Amino acid sequence: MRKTVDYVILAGLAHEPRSGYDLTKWLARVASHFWPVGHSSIYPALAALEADGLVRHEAVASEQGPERKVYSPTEAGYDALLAWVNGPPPEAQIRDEQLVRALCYGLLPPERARALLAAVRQYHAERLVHYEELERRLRSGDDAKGEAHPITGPAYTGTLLVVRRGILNEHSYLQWCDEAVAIITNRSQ
Amino acid sequence: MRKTVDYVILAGLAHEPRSGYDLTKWLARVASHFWPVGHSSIYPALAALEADGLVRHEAVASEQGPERKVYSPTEAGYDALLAWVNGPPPEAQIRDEQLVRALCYGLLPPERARALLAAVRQYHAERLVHYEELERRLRSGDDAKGEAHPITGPAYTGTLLVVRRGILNEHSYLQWCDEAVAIITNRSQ
DNA sequence: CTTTCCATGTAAACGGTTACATGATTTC
DNA sequence: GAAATCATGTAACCGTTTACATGGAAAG
Repeated sequence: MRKTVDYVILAGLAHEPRSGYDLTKWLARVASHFWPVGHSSIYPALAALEADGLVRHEAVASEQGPERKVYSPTEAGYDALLAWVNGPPPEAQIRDEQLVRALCYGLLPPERARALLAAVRQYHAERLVHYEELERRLRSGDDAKGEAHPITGPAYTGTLLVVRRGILNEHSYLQWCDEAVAIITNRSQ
Repeated sequence: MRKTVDYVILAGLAHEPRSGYDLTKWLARVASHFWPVGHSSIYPALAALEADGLVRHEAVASEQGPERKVYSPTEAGYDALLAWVNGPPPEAQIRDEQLVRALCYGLLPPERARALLAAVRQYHAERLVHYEELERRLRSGDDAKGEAHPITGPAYTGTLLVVRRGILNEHSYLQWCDEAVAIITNRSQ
């Protein structure tokens, strides 16, 4: 039984062959809002995937720095990915520590709760800018170095989808922050 | 260093004294969309909190079934909770396996991707109904058995806030599903 | 020559989930 | 008397995160 991180990696490699290093950075940019992965998970997972014949690598000299292992999915890896994607949709598992705190905002002085919410709001406003920038780059093709038709390439569709999710999520979070301030203000009167 | 589940529990007990069993069920209802906790985490955590003097329990005979341990936060527990809530806001950590699959929707036949999205949409539509029902009950006071003024009670403010987050999140997820269908349809032409 | 970035890995610690385990009471 | 619900716990497993570890190349 493979774990989700394996499919995150396969999805990244299906998008474009990459080294573990590049994969880590790309995932941090486009996937950290729904499946964060650190490099210490990537390297062992790549080795395991290779041992099972789902990816293969090619050693490539780096422009700067040591030699890189550039991985691509094998046909078996591609098949495994598609089979998994076609499987039954799992339940979304969200862990948001900020909401655990929000559960206690009623216990705080209203002005303090509003101050905390302002910080939360700013954080999500910054995230929104990040995803909007990603979407702009994606649509303009800056992000697609090797592709002939980046905006129609099948891999970019997936990236656009998850970036759009990031944007809509941050929008709704900002909306919630505003609502929360209103609720707290109303109740303190 | 306490873990987040400790504060989830303290928040639940600050809301109302409960047994581990009741806490588990209440958290499943109002907190599972941002911090899922199983009973096998609850009981050891309660014991640890009690050993550290942050909660205390009182044995109460149950109407049906064995004796119950009803926990309440101590003053130290209440202080620890407030100190933590006042601390710096952590980053939201979301894990949504559905989005990992969405990353690959460009690799599927468009009609298949749309079918998968329809299932995802239905799931979130059901979640939305659940949270809307919770909000209705909360605002009507059905959920507040012991409180004199449920809707103005400080504990209910927090519950309302997190339920509202659930609602806004599901709204934005439904919106994303519709957008995703449109994106996939456009690209397949 | 020191810092920064590139690049790849390992190992221990931590936390959560799943499965195991027990037993009382009520309902069918 | 069988099943379901109430009620509390333990233990093994699994996956992630954090810290440790190494070293080459470029820039200042």
